[in-house]
Amino acid sequence: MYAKAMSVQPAVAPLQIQSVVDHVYSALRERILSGDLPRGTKLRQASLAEELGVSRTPLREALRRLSTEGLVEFSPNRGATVSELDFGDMRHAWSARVALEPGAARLAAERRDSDGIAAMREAIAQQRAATDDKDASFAANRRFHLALAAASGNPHLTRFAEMLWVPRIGVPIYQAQAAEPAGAGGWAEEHERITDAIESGRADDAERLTREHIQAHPPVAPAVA
Amino acid sequence: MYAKAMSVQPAVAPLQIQSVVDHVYSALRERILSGDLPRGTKLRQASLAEELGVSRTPLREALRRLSTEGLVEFSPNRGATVSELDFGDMRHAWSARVALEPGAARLAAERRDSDGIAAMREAIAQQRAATDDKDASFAANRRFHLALAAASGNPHLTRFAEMLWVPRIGVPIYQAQAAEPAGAGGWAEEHERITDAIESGRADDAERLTREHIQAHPPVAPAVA
DNA sequence: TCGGAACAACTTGTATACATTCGCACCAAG
DNA sequence: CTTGGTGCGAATGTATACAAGTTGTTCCGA
Repeated sequence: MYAKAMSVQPAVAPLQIQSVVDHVYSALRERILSGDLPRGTKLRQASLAEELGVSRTPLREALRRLSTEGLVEFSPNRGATVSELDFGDMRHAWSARVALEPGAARLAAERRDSDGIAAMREAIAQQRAATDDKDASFAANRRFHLALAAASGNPHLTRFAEMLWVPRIGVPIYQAQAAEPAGAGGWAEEHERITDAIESGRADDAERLTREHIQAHPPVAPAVA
Repeated sequence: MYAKAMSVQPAVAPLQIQSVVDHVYSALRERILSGDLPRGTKLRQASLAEELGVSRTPLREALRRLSTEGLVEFSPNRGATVSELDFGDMRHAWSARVALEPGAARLAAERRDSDGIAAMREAIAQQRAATDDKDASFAANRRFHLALAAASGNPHLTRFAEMLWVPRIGVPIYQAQAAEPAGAGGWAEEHERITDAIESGRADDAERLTREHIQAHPPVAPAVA
C-alpha cells in the first residue's frame, strides 16, 4: 500500500529535513505570535534551551533569524528580548500595507491566477462562516490579505506581506473588528469586490478597491498601552 | 573644545558596540554585494572563519542572518551558498518595486520631510555629476530610490526597498544604463520631477510619476546567464 | 570500459567549555 | 537619606570538541 503510493508520487518527494534550528525557530515564532511570550520578554538562553531540549548553539541561531525578521531584538551582551511593538509601529505597518497591497492587487489582476483567486475566495468563505468567532474571523481576514499578496505571484511581495501581517497588525485589527458590529460581514463584501476585480482583470479597480479597503480600516489604539 | 561639542550633542550618543557577529555579517554582506563572492559560491565555514579570524559559531549566526535576508541559502547538512539570483528573480524584484515605490512616493508627498527631500536631491546631484562613471551613476541611482523610500518615513518600506535594491536590481539596471546612452541624464530629470511632486505635496502625481519611471526601465536580461 | 559499492577525508550540525560582561546587592562615605 | 563604589552571581558571547552526514575516490566485478 505504502509502496504503491510512493511509487505514484515523485520519488524524491519533499523529504523536508528540518534541522534543530528550524524546529526551535518555529517553536519560538509560534510562542511569540500566540502571545505565549509577550512583547518585552527577556529570552534567557539557558532556560529556553533546556525547555526545548536543545543546546544554546542552535537556539542562538534561531534567535538571529527571528531578529532579522524583527520579532526579537538583540542587545549587545544583554541578550535577546521579544520586540516591543507599540502603536506607532502598528500604524507604520498599516501604512506600509496601504503602499504594498494595492500594487500587489494590480499585479494579481494582471496575472489572474486561478489558484490564487480560489485561495482568496476560500478565505472569504471562512470569514462569512465565522462572523461570531472573533479569532476565526481575524484569522480569515489575515488569510485573505496574504492570499491577495500571494496571488500577485511575486515572492517578494508575499514575503513582505507576511512580515507585516505577522504580529503587528493582528491586535489592532482584531480590536477594530470588535468595535465594528457589522465588521466581518462588510469586510467579506469588500474582499469579494476586490477578488472580482482581480478575477476579471480590472487592474485599476483592483488597486483602487484594495487601497480604499485598507484605508477605510485604520488600526485602533489599544486600550491598555 | 571637545567637551563643548559633546555637551551640545545628546549625552548618550550612539556608542554602537559591534559584536563579532555584526562584523562578520557586514564583511560577508559586503563581499557578496561587491561580487567578491559570486552567486552560487559554497560558503565553507572553516575557511571563512579562519579568513575572518573568528570561530565558526559567530560565523554561523551571521550566515543565518544573511539567509533570512535572502542573500545566502542553507541546505540541510550541506551548508550555505550564496543565493542564485536568476533573471526571473530580477524581474520579480523589479515588479515588487513597481508595487512598492509608488506607494512610498505617495506617503513621502503626504509627509514632505525636508531632510528626506534633501537626500533625494543630493542623490540627483551625484547622478548628474557622474554621467560618465557607470559605477557611480548606478550608485547614485540606487541612492535616490532608497532616499525616496526613506522619505516616506515608514521603516518597513525603507527596509523592503533596501532588500530589493541590494543585489538583485544592481546588475540589470547597470546593464540597462550601459545600453541607453542618454540614460543617466534622463533618469536624473525623471527623478527630479518625482522629487518636485513630493516636495509640493502632489501625492497623486508623485505616485504616478514613480510608477511610470520604474515601469519605463524594466530590467535587461544579462548576456551571460 | 563502465557501473557500483565501500571507504576515507572533509564538512556540517550540535553540544560543551571557557572568558567576558552585565546586573544587583551590599557597604561605606558624605 | 542619598550617592558612589565594590564584589559576587548569573547570563551572554565566543571558542573548541565531538557526532553525524556528505562528497569524492578507489577498487572490484561484470
